[in-house]
Amino acid sequence: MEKVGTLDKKTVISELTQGKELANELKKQLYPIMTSPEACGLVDKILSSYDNALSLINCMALLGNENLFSPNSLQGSPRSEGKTSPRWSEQVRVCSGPGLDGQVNDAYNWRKYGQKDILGANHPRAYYRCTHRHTQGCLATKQVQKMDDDPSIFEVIYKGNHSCIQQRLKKKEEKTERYEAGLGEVKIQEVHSKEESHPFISFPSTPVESETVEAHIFPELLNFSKPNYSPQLLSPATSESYLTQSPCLVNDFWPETISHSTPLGEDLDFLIDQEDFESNFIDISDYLP
DNA sequence: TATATTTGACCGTT
DNA sequence: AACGGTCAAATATA
Repeated sequence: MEKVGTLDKKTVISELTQGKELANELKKQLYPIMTSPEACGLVDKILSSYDNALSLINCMALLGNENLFSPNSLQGSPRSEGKTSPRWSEQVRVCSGPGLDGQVNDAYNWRKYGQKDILGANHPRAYYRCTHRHTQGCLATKQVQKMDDDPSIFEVIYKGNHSCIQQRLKKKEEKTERYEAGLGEVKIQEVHSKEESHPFISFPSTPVESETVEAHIFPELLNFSKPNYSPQLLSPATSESYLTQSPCLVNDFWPETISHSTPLGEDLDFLIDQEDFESNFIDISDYLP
């Protein structure tokens, strides 16, 4: 990776993402023995700091405020959207093992329809389509493949947006997703997300029903353009605060929840705790032009 | 019985 | 012809 003069944005994001991951791991390890609420709050604050930092970077990218980083750090150019369906990828780490028979899922129902050995790759690629393809004509698909260099990380390539209406997955009852290569049921944890046109905008694996991929990339823009937009999901403090929340909150069908991969693998969907929600925000208005 | 997965065949692109 | 993506019949599972 090139470094020209100033900070390299990719490196910064990579470091922050890794820090967030490690903090998550720490929380996972400490959770059973953490008794004081202060300790719990501390870990949560660490996590939210990483979220805030990543969100700030994303916001700067959105606003064209790239001068903090080297010009070469922004790879790829905006692709003409044309008629091609949106496509983006996510890298997720597998957290398997005893006690972690967590649910894997990105809150959508997928059906596997194929698997292929890929030339030059150590692991096969699995193909999934939305379960509701035939019933609702939903054309969303995804491909899942183990990374060559780290088999504990899967690359998930999503193609197309869901046009279906999915039933809300129920805690502990939802169907688990089985990944290939003998891993059976695993829990996944997002490591890194990217999209062709906007490689540094972190994507949620959260479902965004009937929204375009731009809503994934620019949820805040959608927010600004939708006056009646899920008011209960917004911090009462400031609308800008919303920018600091990593998971995409654009969700017309499950307005009371957001999807999230929790460290304990308990549930994928959780009710937003108003207190947590507010405490995790920072006011970034000072950083905006 | 209904739904999901497996896996070889098929097809379009390069 | 090789490759990647999809189809669909056979099989497995709930």
